[in-house]
Amino acid sequence: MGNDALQTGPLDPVDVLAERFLRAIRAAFPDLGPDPVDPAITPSKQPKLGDFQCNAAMALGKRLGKNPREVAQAIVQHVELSDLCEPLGADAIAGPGFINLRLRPDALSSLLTRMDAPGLGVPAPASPETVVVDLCGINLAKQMHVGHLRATIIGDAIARILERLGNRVVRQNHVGDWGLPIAMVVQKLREESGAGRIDLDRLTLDDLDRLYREAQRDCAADARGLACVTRFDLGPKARAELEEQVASANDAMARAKATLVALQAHDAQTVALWTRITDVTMRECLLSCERLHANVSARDSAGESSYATELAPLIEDLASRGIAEVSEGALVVRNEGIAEPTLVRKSDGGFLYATTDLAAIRRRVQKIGASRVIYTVDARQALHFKQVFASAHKAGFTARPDGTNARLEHAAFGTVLGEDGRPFKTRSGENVKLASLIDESIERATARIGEKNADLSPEERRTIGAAVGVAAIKYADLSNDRVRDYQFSFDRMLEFEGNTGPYLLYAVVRLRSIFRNAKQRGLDAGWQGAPIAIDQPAEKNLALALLRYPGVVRGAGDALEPHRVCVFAFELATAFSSFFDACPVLAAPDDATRRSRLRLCDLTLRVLEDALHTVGIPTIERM
RNA sequence: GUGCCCGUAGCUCAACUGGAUAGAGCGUUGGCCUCCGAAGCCAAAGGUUGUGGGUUCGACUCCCGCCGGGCACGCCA
Repeated sequence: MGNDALQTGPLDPVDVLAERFLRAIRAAFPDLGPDPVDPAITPSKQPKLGDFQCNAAMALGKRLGKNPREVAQAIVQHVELSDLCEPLGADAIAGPGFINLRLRPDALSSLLTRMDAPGLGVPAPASPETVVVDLCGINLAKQMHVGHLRATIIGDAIARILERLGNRVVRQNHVGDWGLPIAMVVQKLREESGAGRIDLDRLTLDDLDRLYREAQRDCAADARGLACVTRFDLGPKARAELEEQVASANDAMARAKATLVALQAHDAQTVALWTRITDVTMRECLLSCERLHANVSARDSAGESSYATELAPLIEDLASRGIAEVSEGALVVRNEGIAEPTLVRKSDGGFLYATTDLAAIRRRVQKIGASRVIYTVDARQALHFKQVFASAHKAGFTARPDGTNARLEHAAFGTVLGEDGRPFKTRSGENVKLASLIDESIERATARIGEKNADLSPEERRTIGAAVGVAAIKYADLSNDRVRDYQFSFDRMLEFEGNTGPYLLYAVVRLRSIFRNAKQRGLDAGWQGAPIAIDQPAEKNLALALLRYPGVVRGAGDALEPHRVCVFAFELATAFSSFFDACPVLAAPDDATRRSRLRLCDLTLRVLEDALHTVGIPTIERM
């Protein structure tokens, strides 16, 4: 047989073939020198042509000044594939020099057998990295909305993928819990509770959300309006009204600023209010994270307040080292190639968003030890991060003990659009609360579950509905390319047909059902460790799909693209469905085939669940 | 004004980082349940990848110019 070579080394056929072809190319063209050679192995798009192909001959032909078909011929003569591929026939070399390859069933079987291990073929990294993922982005006194949905679940999926690849991942929820806007709410809450209009003990996030907006409004002075009234002489009444408004706003702003000072000075009563706001906000927001099965908890939170005392010394340091300079009264960092300077201190001495982000980078690289920091934040902040990253680098905050620099990456995501193609809002034009979004999806899913399966108890229906509703939202979001805007549609994502979260859960449920039935009929013994036979076309398709898994996770981690794992899960589920239709498992023609297929089903179930769990979608037993 | 992102089947989206005849799902049309969950499977129809150039053996992918849509651009976060 000669499959010994497949017992060790890489498991992904692309990697195995790459090794073989690299060796062959070196042997066929010894004078290539030390320059890197790309064996260019890819899965074939068209099954008619083969399972995999080698595209190296074209590039090599050019590099060597030779006819690429002759190059392909030379490669084929040197490559050792007898244990792996069907013999290369006369038609193996096609077109300009493609080499088409078809895996042998016993090779597939060997690779699958090795994949059938706890790690499912995903290799441990040579050197695990410490990666910080900045995700979620909760703001005090504000409800989470659709924007947070993406920041939370994409960030969590990226974190899970990197964890799955064996890295140490530290999640950081950069909570907006500091600064003037927060002081405005604290002051507003002080006034409202003082007047007996709010009961601090029964405070909810909805209350705070309302106070936040009221405080914003109270402090917004329309000085320009007043100037207009004066200029166009619109009469004493309009003038008096506006003057009063401006005076009241100025007054509210002054009180808020005083509160900010009190907060920064650790005034006990002010801090108590702030703590109350923090507790209420975090409790409700972290509950939403939990409902979304996003792995974000209190210990991942690193609020802006935690950097407060670092900012002044940090800015002094930047100024004294000449990294930052004064411009129009403010302090800025200028970076080559970026026209807009990064403001790090306002002319009134206050600090900004970018200041805190610089402190965060310094802590993440130097204290937490990150070699990679990933920001799952809205694409609209691209310029901000470009500026902050460049400034952090210039300031030396990305320097690691080993002399390298930490990589800073903005994993930008697009906007959630409604079915009208415009940003997703309620009918009245407000942001959609994340909590109500989850509620509605679960409600709809629960109703559908009841229609589809009347046998379920009310309790089962609730738990299944919750799982399906959340899977629908998450899969709809995560299966799209991160940077693009995408259209949110309950109807589409909860459709139980086609490329949806529910479909994938259904595939899991059917697989589980096979094993329940096997047990019932006394057929569930003897398949563990049984030889895997790849015979039928549907079995081969399933095998090829399974073997792609390690490469998919790796690629998703490199590109920070969870949708690759989603697309894979869908393709695996589809391959399984076809197999399920074409190849009887429990009613297989003989014992050996049944055992082989049971083992294949078991592997499929584990890989499918692993893929879904890797993007943060929990699976269920039945539905 | 400057810069960034996006234009792929009627609709919603992929395309493994430059590979062969651009793939799925929904919808449309036609098949498949006395058989492991039909929430499924099989098949058909549907395309000048916004547009015009360029780079090369080869372009949805890279470069340049237009058209159309979105976003961001010093004292908010």
